[in-house]
Parts: sequence; C-alpha cells; structure tokens
Amino acid sequence: MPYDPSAFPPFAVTVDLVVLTVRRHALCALAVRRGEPPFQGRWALPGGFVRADEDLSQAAARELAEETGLRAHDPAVPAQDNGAHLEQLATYGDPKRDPRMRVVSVAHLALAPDLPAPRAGGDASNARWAPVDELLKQGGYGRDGEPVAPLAFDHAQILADGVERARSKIEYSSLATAFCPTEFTVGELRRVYEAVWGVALDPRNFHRKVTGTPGFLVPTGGTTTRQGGRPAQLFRAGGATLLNPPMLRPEV
Amino acid sequence: MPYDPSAFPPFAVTVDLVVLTVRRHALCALAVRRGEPPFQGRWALPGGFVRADEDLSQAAARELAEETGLRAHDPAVPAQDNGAHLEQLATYGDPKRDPRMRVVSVAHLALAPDLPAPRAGGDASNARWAPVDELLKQGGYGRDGEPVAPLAFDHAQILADGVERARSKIEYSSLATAFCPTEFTVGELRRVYEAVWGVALDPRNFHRKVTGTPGFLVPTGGTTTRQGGRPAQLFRAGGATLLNPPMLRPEV
DNA sequence: GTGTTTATCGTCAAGCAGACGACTATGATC
DNA sequence: GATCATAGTCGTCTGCTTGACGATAAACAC
Repeated sequence: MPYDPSAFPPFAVTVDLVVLTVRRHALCALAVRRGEPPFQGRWALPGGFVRADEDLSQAAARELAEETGLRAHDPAVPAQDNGAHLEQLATYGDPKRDPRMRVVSVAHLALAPDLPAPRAGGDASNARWAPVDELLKQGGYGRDGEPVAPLAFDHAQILADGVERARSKIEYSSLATAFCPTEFTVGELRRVYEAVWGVALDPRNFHRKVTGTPGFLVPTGGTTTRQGGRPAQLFRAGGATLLNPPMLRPEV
Repeated sequence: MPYDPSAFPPFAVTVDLVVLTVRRHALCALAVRRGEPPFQGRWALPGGFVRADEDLSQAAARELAEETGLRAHDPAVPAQDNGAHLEQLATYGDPKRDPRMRVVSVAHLALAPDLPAPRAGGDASNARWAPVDELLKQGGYGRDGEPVAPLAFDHAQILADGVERARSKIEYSSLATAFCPTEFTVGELRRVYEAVWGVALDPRNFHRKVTGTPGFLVPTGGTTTRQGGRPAQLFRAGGATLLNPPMLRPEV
C-alpha cells in the first residue's frame, strides 16, 4: 500500500508545560491567562504548537524559555547546573479536549528554583505562580476570597498528573535539587520535600539520610546563615540521579 | 486571534505498542514484519494511525486487539482479570523519525501472559514473539545464526524504554502479575521477576516477601504440581496495585 | 547574659533483607 | 517400593535502615 496522504486524519500537536517551583513553603505551578476563546480569561498551562521542523523536547524547551526565560537543562551536561529540569510527562488526545479541532498535546514537566518572575510575552498580569492546591481546587475560592474557575481544557488533569509525577520522582531520584539554587543547605532541601509532599519531616533523620546517600550531595565548603540560627553547610547536587536507598515518603 | 487552520502544521498521529510477555524464561516482545516501504521486510512494533474520533487509549486498545486478540484491562474493574495491562509509555516526535511525513507516535506498553499466539491480520509468519535482547541487539545474530536487522524507525528506542518501564514498575507495583495467568504459584511469579530483571532470586526470601506484602497475593485454596516437585499453592492477584514495601531489584 | 532559632551528632529499639539450613511433598528412576 | 531429583515452604541469624527523640552547637535578638 503506497503512501496516501488521505489515509490518516490530520492532527494539531501542541506541547503544554507543567512548570513547578517551591515558593513560600508551597508547591506552585505557572499559569497563564487565556487571551482568546475558548476559555477566554481562564487560567491555563503555558504551551503552544509544535513547529514543523521541531522535535517535541525542542518545542517544550522553546516554550519554557518564552514563558519563563529558563533554559532547559542539557542532559549532555549532567553534573553542571545549566537550567531547569525538563522531561516529557504524558500525552493527552481526547477527541473533544479542544472544541476547535483535533489537538494532541504532549505535556512536559519542568522543575525550577524559585528565582524567576513570570513573564508571559512581557505582560506579567497574564502569568502567575499559583499554589497547585489552589489551581486544582475545582470551583472553590482562592486565598483572597475570589472564586476560582477551573483550569482551561483538561489542564487540571495534566497538572495533577505532573504534580503526582514530581511527588513520586523525588522519592527515588535527586530531582528535588532541581527546586533549589545551585548551592543550598540541607534545611532548604528538606523544605522542598516538605512542600512537595505536604508533610513535616524530622530534621535530624532527614539530615542523616541525605548526607548518607552516596552521590546525592557534595559539600562546597561554604556555610550560610540566611535561614537564621546556626550556620548551615552549603551543598551542590552530586552526580547521582537515582537515589539508593530512596527517600521514603511518610505513611499516608 | 481567531482560529486559523494555517497557523499550525498538520501531523499524523499513530500509536505503537510494546507488548511484553514472558516465554520460556525470557522477556519477549511482539514484533511484526513490515510489508511495505519504508523499512520493508524489517521487524517493527505493531501500531497504526489514530482515527479521527478515537482517544489515544482507545486506539491503543484497538491495535492490541487487532494484533493479539487481547482485550485491554478495564481500569474500572481493577480486581477482575479481564485482559492485558495497557498504559501509555511515551511519545516520539522527531521530525525525521518517518521519512514519508511528520508522524508523532504515542507509544503504549502492554503486559500479557504467555498464552496467545501471534496473529497479524491472520498471517502468523509476519508476527512473532522475540526475546527483547535479540530485538535490541543491533546488527548482531539471532539464536538461529541469522543476522538480525535493527528494528524499523526508532522502534528500538521505544522498545528499550518500554522494557525499562516494565523493569522498574514491577518493583513498586503488582504489575508482575499481569504476566501470569489468572491463577499462578509463587514460583511462577518469581520466574517472571527473574526473566524481566535478568537475575536469579532466592526462592525462600522471595516467598517470604511476596506472601508477606499485604494485598499482593490472595490464595485460591487450590494447588498445582505443573512445575514438578512439591505441589505449590495457587494465588490470584490481590487488590493492591502499589506494593509497600516494594520488591528490591538486586544490586547491579 | 538569656532566649530563640536552626543545624548537627548520637542513641536506641523495631523491622526488614540477605544468606542459608532444614524439612516437605510430589514425580522419575532403578 | 526405595532412592533420587525437583520444587515449595518454614525458620534462624546477622547486619543495616528507619523512626523517635535527647543533646549539643552556633548564630541572632533583646
């Protein structure tokens, strides 16, 4: 059977981004306000069409840079901290997920430290970091009492999947360091785990665990006191990507 | 900005299947022989175009049924064994992955017990179960001394990703039972782990572990002697999907 | 100095994992 | 039928990890 362009239905392919960070002890995601129908005025995940000559990961990295200014981490330079962590999450292709046409969206998950301020095409009012519980609270009310509309399209599902991926992945990988600046303390790393998992961890056992896991942390020699209290040692992420033994999420 | 069909490039969207089973102590994958260019005559993963009105998981289930006769497991009936396990794996969209046109493939992973014989459109010579090491052995020689051509397209990468997913997922989930018939013995389950991981496990510690993990196995009361030796108790898969504590893959 | 905060080290008991001995129940072989 | 081989099942022991928590250290605020 020769190649017949009419033999398959045409699809639009997009990438959507779940960009997570930890701000003020809460796991937050980047949301942008839609400027056009459908779902005009509603919050959504950042994303856009994949271009004709682009790989999926390239498209995701481009969108991430456009929305946040973050460069994606180059997997070829693992030891070096040259940007945010970016990985493919899952693909969503319900025929009715976009009322305009048949769109298949390849969602990606990005983890970033707190630093950057949102910038959606230069217009800051159309992009914000929002706590994920707030974004996922369907039909509830935000911290300011305003009613919260659910995210556009199936983005609530995508965000929930991304959060779940992040929660489970910091158990057995060193990914939690992607939420930290280049140099960080054990306490800062612990607060990342606490924010992502939504639990309190024992500082003493946590310290013993992470410093005892080979390849997880390497001391830089410096110390800091930016948290108040006794100065803490500074660390960088070690070469290990898989943690053995893994971090254990406390019982549900 | 109104909807403009020319604003995005059209893609073809396919599903490809990594169907794994355990045969004769080896992890095997379903391969089909391509009957048309490109890669005519080469082995490939089964798959096909997503139809215009189909969800991705529906398309994957349809292809699985067409190629193997297996029904996909309905997630709404978790305790019941009504088919093979099927889950989305990852999406592959390199612009050059198909020389004919821009194709994005949403790969799925299926795990099945040994029973079914391949049937690719009724022609058995164009479908076979092949050990995954053989399919992934680039440019080597098969067990029969024949030279082995690498899989078509990027299917070697997809298969490798699927195998890795299966290897890690049987650690912390009860998915290994998807490789077993409805009723099975602890020894049969152990041989699944040994085949998928490619290691030897201590029968005594394995027995203690799986029978001690709550929700993993439920005894049916029957026994069997089909393996020779002392009769073994028969079990069904329990309700648990996540294993706590997980099975531990021995050191590399 | 005193109190507060955070970091870090130590101790102890419970539980789990790996190594491996021992026993059991079947079929195969002589 | 005795013996052997095979596979399944139960125990034991030892070392390591974990979770709970006491104790000490080093900063800052007053």
